[in-house]
Amino acid sequence: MAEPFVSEVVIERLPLYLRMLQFLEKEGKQVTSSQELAERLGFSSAQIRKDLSYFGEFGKQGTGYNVMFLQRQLRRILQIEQTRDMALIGVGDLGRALANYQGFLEQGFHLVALFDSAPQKIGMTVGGLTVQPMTELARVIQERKLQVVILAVPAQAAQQVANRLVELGVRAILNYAPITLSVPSDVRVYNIDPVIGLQSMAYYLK
Amino acid sequence: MAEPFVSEVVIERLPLYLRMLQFLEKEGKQVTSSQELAERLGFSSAQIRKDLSYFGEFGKQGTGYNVMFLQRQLRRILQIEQTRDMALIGVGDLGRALANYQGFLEQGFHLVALFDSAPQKIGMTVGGLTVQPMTELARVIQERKLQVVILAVPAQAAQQVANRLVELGVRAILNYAPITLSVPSDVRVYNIDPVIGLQSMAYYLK
DNA sequence: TAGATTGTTAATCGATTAACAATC
DNA sequence: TAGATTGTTAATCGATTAACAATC
Repeated sequence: MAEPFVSEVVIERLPLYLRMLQFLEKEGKQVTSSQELAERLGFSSAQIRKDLSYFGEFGKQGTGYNVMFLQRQLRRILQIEQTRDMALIGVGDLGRALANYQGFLEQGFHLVALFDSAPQKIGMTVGGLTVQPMTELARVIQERKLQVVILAVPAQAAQQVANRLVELGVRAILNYAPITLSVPSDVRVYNIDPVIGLQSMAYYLK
Repeated sequence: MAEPFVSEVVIERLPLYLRMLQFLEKEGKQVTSSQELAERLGFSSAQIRKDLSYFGEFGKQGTGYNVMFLQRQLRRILQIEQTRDMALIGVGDLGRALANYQGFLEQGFHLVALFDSAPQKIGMTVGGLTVQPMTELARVIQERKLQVVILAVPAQAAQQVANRLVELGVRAILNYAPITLSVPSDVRVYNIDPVIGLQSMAYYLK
């Protein structure tokens, strides 16, 4: 089942399909259709069928998709069948909220280490984890082979920390710092900046 | 200066241009070019010039763009010259972090009201604001004519609250709940869900 | 002037959708 | 069987980029 190249816009929709399938499962639905998914998600049914078709045939004509089966397939495609360990850097207000967030583990992402550069924060316990100094970063990331890091440090520190993460072999950065990071093309960055969202929505306000 | 229809993908890049211009300003740059912006942002220079061209001519041949001038133009285009008031609904860990975040006000978005449905949270002070009960929501939103709301409630409450916001005339929702909201097409929703980011990045991990 | 960079056009590239044969 | 829905093709639509005249 060799997958062809699939564009990033397609990949970014797959987690939305998965989330909707989980929602439908909770509603008690065992079967769904591209049309139902489309209506709920605000996409077209053709787009959903096309997106899935890059990876295989998961439905039955006349019937639709089995909710649990399609969930499993999406998890396999996204490589999230196994729980992945992550580190979080920056234990400010936001970092603490993230360290306490249950949704990561529920969706297979396990926070296993916290780091901060402020001496007064070292040793604090947040979300069941002890805040470690940045001097421990290299050791922990390498020993635990962490590929995913959540970056919640101030903007002016973010690029420098990102550079270190790249050197340590980190492959995916969930970036909460309000800055465009420069990283090699084999490292993924997903940016979360609420201000960007507010500013783009403001365009549409009268 | 009537603007033609400009697609959403273009609008969503404008805040990134603005953020980069602010960064260049801090570096002391007074002038920049589409090429410099492109390199720093990871876009093509043609794309940047094209995006800006939908709204006017802001550069000088041979020279480039005046950093401050282009900032002002982008703020005008995005309608963020005036500070906008916002409400925040849901004062959990994340809500508290958001209420304390200085970045909103720095970028012209002013949090003026907090709401929560939990009786034990009512009256608490967070980020200088007092948490109000949901029974006050309609009054406050209408009296203060709030168009922008940050939604940080649990997933199972989010759609219901969103429905109320739509009825109250809210035009833009910054949605932190991990759910696809259904709203009329004249209401903007910007979703912030870190799990979606992690799941899409996982696809690229070996 | 010579060099640099814009704004814009036209071509290219890529994503979305309509439509339908296949088939459950 | 009749009705429904998939998977896929081909057409359409839209976004990106290369190229360059204009001009600072």
